[in-house]
Amino acid sequence: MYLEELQKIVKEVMHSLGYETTPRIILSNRPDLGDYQCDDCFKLAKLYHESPISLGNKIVDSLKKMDDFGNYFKDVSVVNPGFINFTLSDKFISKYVRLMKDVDHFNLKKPEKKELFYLDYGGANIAKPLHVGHLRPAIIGESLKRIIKFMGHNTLADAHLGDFGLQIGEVIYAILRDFKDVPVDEIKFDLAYLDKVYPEMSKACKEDENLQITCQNITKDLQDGNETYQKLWKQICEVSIEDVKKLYSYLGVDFDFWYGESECFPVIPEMKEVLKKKGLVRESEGALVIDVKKDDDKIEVPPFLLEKSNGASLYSTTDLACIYERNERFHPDHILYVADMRQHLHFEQVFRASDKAGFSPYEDLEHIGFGTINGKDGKPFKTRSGETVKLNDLLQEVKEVFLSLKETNKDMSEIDKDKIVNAIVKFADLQNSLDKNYIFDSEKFASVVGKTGPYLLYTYLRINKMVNGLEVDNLSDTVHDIYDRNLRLKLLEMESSLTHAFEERRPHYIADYLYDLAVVTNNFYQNNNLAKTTDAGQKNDYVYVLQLTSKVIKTLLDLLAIDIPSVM
RNA sequence: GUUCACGUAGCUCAGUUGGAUAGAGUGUUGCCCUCCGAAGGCAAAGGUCACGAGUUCGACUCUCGUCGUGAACACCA
Repeated sequence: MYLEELQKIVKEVMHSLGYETTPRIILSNRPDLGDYQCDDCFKLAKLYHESPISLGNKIVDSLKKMDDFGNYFKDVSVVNPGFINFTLSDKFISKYVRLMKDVDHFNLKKPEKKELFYLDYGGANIAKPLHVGHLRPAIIGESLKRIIKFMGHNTLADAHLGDFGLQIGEVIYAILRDFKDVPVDEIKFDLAYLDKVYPEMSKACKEDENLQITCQNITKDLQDGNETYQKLWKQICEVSIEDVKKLYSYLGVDFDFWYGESECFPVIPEMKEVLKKKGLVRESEGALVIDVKKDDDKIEVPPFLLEKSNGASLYSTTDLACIYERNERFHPDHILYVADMRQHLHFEQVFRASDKAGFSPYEDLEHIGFGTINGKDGKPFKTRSGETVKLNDLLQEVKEVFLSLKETNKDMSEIDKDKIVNAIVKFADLQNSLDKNYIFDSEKFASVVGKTGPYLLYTYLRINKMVNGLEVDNLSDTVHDIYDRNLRLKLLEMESSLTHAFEERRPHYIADYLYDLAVVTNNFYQNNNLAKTTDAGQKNDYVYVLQLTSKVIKTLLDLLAIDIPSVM
């Protein structure tokens, strides 16, 4: 909001000088010269055949002649080839800090149109326990959901469990083999069994083509309603979902729907009819496909696979059917898929098929891709014995390391311990940008010093202890010192970090801002001693600013799905 | 082979439609417990932004090429 006001003023001045443009005011990268800057003189120079510096001088002169200059600026200058620097006035800064505290929802702009975002960020495969690979989509998706909601939109979150694909056929094969002599109704197995059998079958099928075909057919029959398979499938779901829900709950990841692929099966025949009527479906090598390639494609985009040659459905079928069904039921404005970027081509095909079929248009569908968590060898992270690392084991390990750091940590409540484990893991993950793979470093995940979740919690608890519950009057227009000024300016940046994170679908902009804010805050109270401040007005302002800071930190931590413990 | 992503300090990473002197954490060295738990603060040191061209007043950022890493390329998810 404050940036818009600045922009408006500069724009008016430019117009009055005959320059038709909407200037871009950005954070200064030379804080020694000003708080914000405008680099538009270079572009205007070309347009109006003037030198950037003379152009800048005119603008600065006009700004300085404004009657209410002091309401906005302490100083405005133009330097070197033509950069305009703005130093904001105490009055202007304070006005917007007050608005942040006084106006509901931090005085953030509401969206012009409230939209519905449907988020799909689970993808847990129910044939086995959750492993480290499920950590990123869960954390990123949950955070995105909270950010989108906070920006004033509606959300629906779907766990989209992988519960009806080939992996289930493989596990069913193994169950029937291992429980050969047991009547189907009496077969009982647990999660550990699934965990043992799934990797084994997965490997065996890759090596043995006949076995793979057998499992494919089991999958097909399961989808067609074979009773024995259905019974076993239901048990697999029960055994597994309990564990899945427990872990997601530990992570504070919450879904509106615990649907799986199986959920959309009833609409598949209907969807196929629609597609056929539109003339989109053709046969290819015994399978049914939809052509989705375009003339300007740089690569050969393979056709979208609607039905396998044995008649079974697969992940592309269910993903499209889900879009079809979600449209009928919810009419979402956007559907976001949080899944690692190896699946990019798959989503490209699904989105094109959806667009062609007239379900959801291409531009409403987004794949939020992210890199994989790798080991030091650059390959997906595995234990020394070559197994995938279970998510629960990772979390327990982080917890143990944390408890070993300080004797007193063991005395904390379980709830607080778990909140800190969450903070460690989530902040470690969310401070990375999405598109890179990252190296899993157990030391990093166990670290509590420096740029970490605990640092943020610690900062929050410290200032809160000082100012919580204190009564304050309104903030004055006086900024008392450089630390005070820096903190107030940093608070104003909350809005742009949110907008940026929302528009780019990247929570790490918030993580980054939060850390910066914490650093500035630490600086503030290291240098401004509240207890020794004798001037009542000054003390009031300090408390005011710290209370607002505390509120901002808490709010943004929540957007990263990080809860604050009672003590540290 | 084709296409995509990535390559920034010893290590792990930020870098907002192209802007001035490229920033953090960690590690190393040296200081600091004054309302608050030092899980903190300050300072020093650390860089040919993989490499080479091009576009531009200006390139870590855009284009092309080279090298390196990872990934995808229909009946797995």
